Amino acid sequence: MKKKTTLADIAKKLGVTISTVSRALNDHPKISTATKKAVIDLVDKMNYQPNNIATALQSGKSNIIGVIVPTSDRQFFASVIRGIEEVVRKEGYNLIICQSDEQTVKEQKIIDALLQIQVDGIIASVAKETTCYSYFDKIIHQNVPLILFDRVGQNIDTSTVVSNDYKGAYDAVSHLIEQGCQHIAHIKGLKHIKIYQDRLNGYLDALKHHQIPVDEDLIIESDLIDDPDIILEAGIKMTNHLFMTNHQPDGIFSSSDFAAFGSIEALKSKCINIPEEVSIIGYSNDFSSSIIDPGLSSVDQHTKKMGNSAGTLFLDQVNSSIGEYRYKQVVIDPTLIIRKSSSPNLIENRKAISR
Amino acid sequence: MKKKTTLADIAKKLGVTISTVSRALNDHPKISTATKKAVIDLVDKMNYQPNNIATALQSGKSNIIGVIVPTSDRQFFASVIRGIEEVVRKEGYNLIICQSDEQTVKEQKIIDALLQIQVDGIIASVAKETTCYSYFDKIIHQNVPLILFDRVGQNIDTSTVVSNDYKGAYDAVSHLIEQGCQHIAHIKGLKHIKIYQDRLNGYLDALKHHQIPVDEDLIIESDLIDDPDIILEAGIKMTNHLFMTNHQPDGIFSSSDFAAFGSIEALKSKCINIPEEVSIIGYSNDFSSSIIDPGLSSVDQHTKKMGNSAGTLFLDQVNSSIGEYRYKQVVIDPTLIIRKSSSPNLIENRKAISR
DNA sequence: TTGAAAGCGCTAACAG
DNA sequence: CTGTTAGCGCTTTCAA
Repeated sequence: MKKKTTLADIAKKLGVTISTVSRALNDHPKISTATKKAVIDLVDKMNYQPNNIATALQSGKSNIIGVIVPTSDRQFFASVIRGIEEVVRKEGYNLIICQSDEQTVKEQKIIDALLQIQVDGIIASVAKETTCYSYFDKIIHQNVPLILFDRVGQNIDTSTVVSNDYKGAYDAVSHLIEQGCQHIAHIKGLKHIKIYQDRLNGYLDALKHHQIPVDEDLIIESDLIDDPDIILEAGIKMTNHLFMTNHQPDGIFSSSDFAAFGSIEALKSKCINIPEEVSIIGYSNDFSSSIIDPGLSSVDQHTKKMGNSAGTLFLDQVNSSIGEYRYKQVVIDPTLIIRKSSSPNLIENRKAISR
Repeated sequence: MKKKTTLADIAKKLGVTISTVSRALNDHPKISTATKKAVIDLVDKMNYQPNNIATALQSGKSNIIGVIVPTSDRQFFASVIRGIEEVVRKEGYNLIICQSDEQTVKEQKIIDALLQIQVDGIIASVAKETTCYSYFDKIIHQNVPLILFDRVGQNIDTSTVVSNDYKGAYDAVSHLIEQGCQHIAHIKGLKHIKIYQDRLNGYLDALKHHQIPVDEDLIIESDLIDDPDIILEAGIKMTNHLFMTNHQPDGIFSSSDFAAFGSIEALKSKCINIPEEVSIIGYSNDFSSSIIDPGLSSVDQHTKKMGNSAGTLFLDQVNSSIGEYRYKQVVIDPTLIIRKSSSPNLIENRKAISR
């Protein structure tokens, strides 16, 4: 059980003061190369590890960024996190990953905890439950940089990274129309969440611009935020429901890949051909989209790039002199990945996926 | 730009000393309820946030656990991480997630960084490149609890959580044999990694116990640690290769779900029926296993439970008085999830999956 | 080129 | 019940 060596230990052994050792290690110009060398040698020998906590206390910087996600085990968030890490680690930051489980209460607890830890910044995607953002304002008021991504709050004044959900939906639906679909259903998410609202608008506008009337019966709302298995089940149910009426759709644009998987399963068991009779497009380009048969067309959101941007925004903000910084809004254009589920003539080509 | 309020600020305002305030906040028994109340009130009013770093420096505890994974955006690791978090957050610990990208050099840098941050413990799964574990010994020597999971080192004396890979493989192959397979191929991983070695042994023993001769030509090694897309491609190639020889298998046991997806794709394009002509079983029970057609039988490793165990082991160790603690080895039995790819008579039942 | 000393924000032993 | 004091490990003026 050996205690950790501190600057004091090695100072004593060397017969100099702590400050000298500290300076030697920080490569201070006015320290003789002789003592520098002596210090470095001893540091190795005694297996000295600088105590970051002491430095953090002293400098007020922890070099830690808090990341809050609804859940870390979804491909989407996992990939964004990876993107953040890629850019911030280079500047010496570490990430603390926290999960809100979509609950406002947990989210608030996490924020308090992170502020207490003295994180240098917070990058977050808000929980589906959350409708009031005063807790996020709290972060800003404490002068801690806050970057929001994907699910951003309505009226928070801070930097954000979002995907262009309107465009993603618009492109997807336009593609369906070009394939000849005239009755396109839409599985939409909770309306108070902006990304789902944007996708709905993209859907509506695409119809409008192609002079296709909107049929309210073809728009179904669902809580798309849940375990993949559960959303898939819901997708099956909704699809069955759609095909029980007499306005049967010939295309489905789903705001969730998992719901779309359910649609495919439901149609297959009804022996309805995809895409000949019904075309389907999902959202997020989950790995399974390329696995399922037929391959599911989907909107790729470039998640890692979102993470990169969020990280970069954070670095911009901390590295800019105070008062100088202006919040930035980054919008990333998604890409429609076309697979068999929406394109009868496509020779299935897995290499089309760039992930 | 308001500075953070400290104990000193609120002490001054109240005309008492810092210690009084500190004690009031920690609910010290010998502080008058009057002053306690006064303190609490002011704390709210001044928006005081205790500075954990100062406490950490003072107590020597950071309440941070470092987690090292090869990559955080794989379902397997994401799920383990979630499992760890579930148990440790209750005791006030935060996780710092770091990715080695399978590289020994990065792994070592991360370890140094974590030790410097003064983490209270490290939970890790080692990079595929790593063959020498002296860096992990370094952690132990610094008296920092180290828990290894899944990919554990060969000769490190510490607590570990692993899946019973031998049993997983044995059960899978036995199942194939029971289904009538006589020529079972195996796609195995890098041999220096224990989990793959164990799965190979399980495969071999299952054959032996059923008096089936081993055919070396049916065993193919592949680097199963890579991007899912790449492994899938490799799976296609290996399968095509297998079916070019004159010992064609009637069953495939793959150490990776992704390679198995490739096998399915390859066989489908050859119009070979699964499972009638060839049965297939994968490993890890990835979400896509239930999506692909036919559903892929796979070995579920109970990843979240692995994370729970790792977290619990850590807590056990830090909470036990020093010198008292004995390392523990936890082995989690995996479960074979049977789907259509190995079972002609199965009515596909997605609800069989427990995840 | 180095030393002495103050202080980052907090806790805790000791004293009243 | 509350104040005084020392100290966690390090950085950084100010002196020498």
